[in-house]
Amino acid sequence: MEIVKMPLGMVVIKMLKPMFCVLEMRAAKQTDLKLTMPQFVLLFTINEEKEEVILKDMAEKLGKDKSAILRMIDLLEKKELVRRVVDQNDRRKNQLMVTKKGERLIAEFRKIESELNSELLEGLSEADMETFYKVANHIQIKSEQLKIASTI
Amino acid sequence: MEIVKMPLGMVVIKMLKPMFCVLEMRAAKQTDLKLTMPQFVLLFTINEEKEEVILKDMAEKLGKDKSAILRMIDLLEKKELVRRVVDQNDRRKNQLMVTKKGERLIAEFRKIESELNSELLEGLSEADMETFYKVANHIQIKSEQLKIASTI
DNA sequence: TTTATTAGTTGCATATGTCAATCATTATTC
DNA sequence: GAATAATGATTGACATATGCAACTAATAAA
Repeated sequence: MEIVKMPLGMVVIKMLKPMFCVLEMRAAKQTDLKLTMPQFVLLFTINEEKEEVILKDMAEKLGKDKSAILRMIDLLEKKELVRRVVDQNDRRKNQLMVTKKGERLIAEFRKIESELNSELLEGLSEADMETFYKVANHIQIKSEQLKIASTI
Repeated sequence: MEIVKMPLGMVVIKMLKPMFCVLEMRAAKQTDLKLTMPQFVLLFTINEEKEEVILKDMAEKLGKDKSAILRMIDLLEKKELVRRVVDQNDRRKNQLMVTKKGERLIAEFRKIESELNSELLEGLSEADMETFYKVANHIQIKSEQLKIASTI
């Protein structure tokens, strides 16, 4: 398998590209609202947080400039997927909340994704997938450590 | 491990983000030329081809519009990493060639990447990584099949 | 030799992204 | 308690990224 000679990042990008392509096509068919990938990732990440989140948190978490996040939130708010709510304890902050509509969209997307996954993973064992997730998780954690270390 | 509940795409994105962040920081330190990720992926993909490649091929392969690729090639050409050469058999076509400078950049990047990889993969077994690559490859191939199937 | 197809290009619109400057609010310090 | 600093959000300027539609030049098909 010559694939092993390819840089890890490239391997993953090459996997992700056609996968997201199919995902986008299917999502476009079933939902009228069309989100770009960065928008969806932002929406998903806000939703995922258990604590209150503000713009600054998302900028840090996604590794982008605040203004980039701000403009995406503008778009998400225009589509009624996210709301800004002023924090009454600190009026500089806007808490970001996913609306019911946003939650429905995420649920819909998750369904499409899980259907796609079962097609994509056909032929792979449970054990293989556990290993895959383990490796992905490992790389994520290590990368974050390195990122923090080199930022200091 | 609750991570398994996350959509596969999200898991991979979450792995890729900090990894690329570190990669970019290190690459920026060692090379004066700064490429964006899409530019680098394009450069790498042109380089990877064994046969002659033209703009149209890259647009198809990367799943983007011809004009998007065209403008990136403009940028890569301006940076002297890629050259267009008119195909003498069919003068509509421009063959894309990676320059020596481009090749050096790729080699440099590969080195940085492989160093990073050995840090990131520390603690994972060979067998784990083989499984990871196998799964990634499997997903890529299946996705491409689905993509083609749904395009027809 | 018309006509159709193909590869590349251009204009336009939107999205994404960084940086620097600014505004309002809250914390700190003297 | 008033001046100053720090924080969070916003804006403007600018470059890149991306898709769509219209167009040009070259080649293939009729």
